[in-house]
Amino acid sequence: MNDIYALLEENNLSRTPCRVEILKTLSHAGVALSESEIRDKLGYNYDRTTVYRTLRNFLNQNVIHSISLEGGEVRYAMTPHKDKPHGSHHVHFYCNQCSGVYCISHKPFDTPQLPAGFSPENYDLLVHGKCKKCTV
Amino acid sequence: MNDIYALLEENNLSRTPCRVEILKTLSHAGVALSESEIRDKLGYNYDRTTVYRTLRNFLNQNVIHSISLEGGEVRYAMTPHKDKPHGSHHVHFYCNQCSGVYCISHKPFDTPQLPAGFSPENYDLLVHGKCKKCTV
DNA sequence: GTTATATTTGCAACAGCGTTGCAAATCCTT
DNA sequence: AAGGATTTGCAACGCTGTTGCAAATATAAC
Repeated sequence: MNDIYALLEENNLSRTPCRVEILKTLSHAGVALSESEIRDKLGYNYDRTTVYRTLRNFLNQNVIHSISLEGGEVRYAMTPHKDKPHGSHHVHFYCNQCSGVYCISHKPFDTPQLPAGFSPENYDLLVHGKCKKCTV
Repeated sequence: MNDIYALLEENNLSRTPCRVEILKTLSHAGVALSESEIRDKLGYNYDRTTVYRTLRNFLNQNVIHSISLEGGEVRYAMTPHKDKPHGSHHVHFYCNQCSGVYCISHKPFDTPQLPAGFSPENYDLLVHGKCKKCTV
């Protein structure tokens, strides 16, 4: 709870109920959530616009990050502390069965060689498969 | 031209102008295209619905594949021949400057270890950076 | 604690992507 | 050239995300 207040202060964001609740929801979720899932968990007490604006603020400050899935679906999750925005390596896992999205790692991994002329800046790896819970 | 006809036949798709033109456009593009870019290149001679349905057919037959970008944007590109749908490794490159998307490779690459319980099926790597043309 | 200013919220409206239902047009077979 | 099956266009819709503006709330100053 205090860490959420701290997070808001560090990023110069005022402590409003909506912001606090969204951060609480995302940190307890375990998986990445879509905007509608977030709003659902908050009991539809906040307007769609407000949630989107709040998420956008958090994204700008790198408090959260977004994961884009096939078909254009977007999920949001807490950013593991102090991610450097450039030169970053992200691994996410999408479960084909429960469609849950997990943040696996934000640490460097081996990357394939690119053709001459392409200068990489960051890497996003999305792994599809069966997650922990769905593997019986 | 004949290879496009062959591609349609192999996949049991009738040879309609719309299908032929979309495949021609995608094979000559060099980069992945969005639905609106495709329709633009076809001079808005086809309905949005028709283009979407055509793309969906091509996706189902694995004639083309889609790449999902940050913010939910989707681009479409030809599938390099005979991609096996499972156990596949895809590398795509997004240029931060010209926002072009390139298919780099569909061949296996080193992948990071996943936590216990996660069974990977396929890997999609999206690299952000500066592309060939934009590197002066 | 009260006032004033800046920020945040809700509402209404809008834009874009992708889908469905249905009727008209086109394709493939014979 | 005629038949039925497939494809296309149109209208309408749903969902995600955005903007403008007025009301509500937070922050700072007194």
